[in-house]
Amino acid sequence: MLPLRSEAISNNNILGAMTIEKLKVIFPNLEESLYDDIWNNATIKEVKAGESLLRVGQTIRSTMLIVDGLVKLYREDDEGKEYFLYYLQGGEACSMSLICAIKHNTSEMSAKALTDATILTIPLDLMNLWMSKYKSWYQFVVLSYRSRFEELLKTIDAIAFSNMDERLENYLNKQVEKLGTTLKITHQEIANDLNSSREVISRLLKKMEAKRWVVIHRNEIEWIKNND
Amino acid sequence: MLPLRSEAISNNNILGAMTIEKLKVIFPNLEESLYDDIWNNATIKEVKAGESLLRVGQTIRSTMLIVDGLVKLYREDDEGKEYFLYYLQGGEACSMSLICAIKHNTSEMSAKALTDATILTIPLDLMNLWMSKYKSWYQFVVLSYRSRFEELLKTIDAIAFSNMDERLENYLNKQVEKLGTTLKITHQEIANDLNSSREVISRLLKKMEAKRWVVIHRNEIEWIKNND
DNA sequence: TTAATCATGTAACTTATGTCACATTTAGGT
DNA sequence: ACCTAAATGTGACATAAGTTACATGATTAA
Repeated sequence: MLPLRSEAISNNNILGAMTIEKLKVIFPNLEESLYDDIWNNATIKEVKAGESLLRVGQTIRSTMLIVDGLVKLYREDDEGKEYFLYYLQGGEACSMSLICAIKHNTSEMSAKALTDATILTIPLDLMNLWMSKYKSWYQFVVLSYRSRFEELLKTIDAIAFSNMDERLENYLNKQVEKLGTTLKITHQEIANDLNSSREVISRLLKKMEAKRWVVIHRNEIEWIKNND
Repeated sequence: MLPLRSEAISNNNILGAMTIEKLKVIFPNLEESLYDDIWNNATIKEVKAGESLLRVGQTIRSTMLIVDGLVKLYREDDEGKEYFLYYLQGGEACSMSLICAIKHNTSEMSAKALTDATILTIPLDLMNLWMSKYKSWYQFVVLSYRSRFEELLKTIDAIAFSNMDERLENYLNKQVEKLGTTLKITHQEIANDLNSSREVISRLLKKMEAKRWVVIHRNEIEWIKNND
């Protein structure tokens, strides 16, 4: 289904094996002793592009910190329809897995690796401990919440106040931001992410092409509008 | 604009003047010393139905805990269009004001008292202190985040996956849950909350009336469908 | 009581989006 | 080079929702 993108921007070979120094670069501004704590308690997990990390309804057993790669967070309804929410990249954490620290709760969203990715998993019970022990961890978690919360509000804006053409533009902008101006994506995949249909997306893309915002190739959309 | 509902369910006269004992009833499961801390640092604010508590873009100066009354949280776009998100009631906290504790940030949503309400405001800098000092406060905050996060996800589901008829049903259910089966509301107000138009809502309500889900009166909708 | 304002009803129409059916193009495997 | 599956193009049509334009009914202030 989902095309593999091992060749895309993010590539954990740049990092090679994980070291505590790299940890400090990717997750800056944490306390020294917290780096040691993470280093001693986290498990490094390498996942392949396309691999599922979390499904709606699944019990969350550990907190996930993204070291490298792009992770796609999306909502699924009962009939398997999807709706794209946002991406997580290196230095970010899965909010759902932070938020579940108190009770062993189930996830409300699904996550999938878009590129090959490196992830640190940390046992949930350490969350509660670190929150009071490390001020920097507490700040990291709260800032993480806040930005995800804002993402969701923006998503609501887009669906509630905008038509499909604006939503598509907004969607493509988000992709370009993370993946560069040349997007390896099919119209069908976009339609799935926006809970629309392929024909509609194709139609709108044609219009965008006429306005010289994009160039359409097979399996690829090139963003040429310069929005500054 | 917004009709006053001083006569509605929630009524702070039941409480009379605030005492530390009432605090313990409304916000259960906190540490004893935290109740003292709240009592000594919070300011009690009485707001009238219809009063605005927070606007998009406004700088948040304090954390708000709802003691009594119903507070409506909604999103506004640049042209003043609104979209209803959820209600907060006694014992709950405004997530936005919790989340802003680290940086003195601006609010991403608007809040308005739907009924007369009693609110505790607490200086922001105490948030950071209490988070590490009181385990119960930390849990309260995290659980609060989680439930708001879930509300937003449900809202996204509704807009992304449902047609207006289902969204209206869902909306009315939320109202009935908080306000009882007799809703003092106009079609226009519903339309505003769902970012739709009055005619559409009237049309759909008529259909619901034909299905014996509601009885429509002037300024009032009676929910008669028993959904168990 | 009357006028004015507000809430609701309703028909006709427009528009955005989704759906169906089928044609055309392209890349990849044999 | 050929065949096949996947991706895209396109027109016709269906439907949900928004819009316009009034009519009617109900409440309130004068």
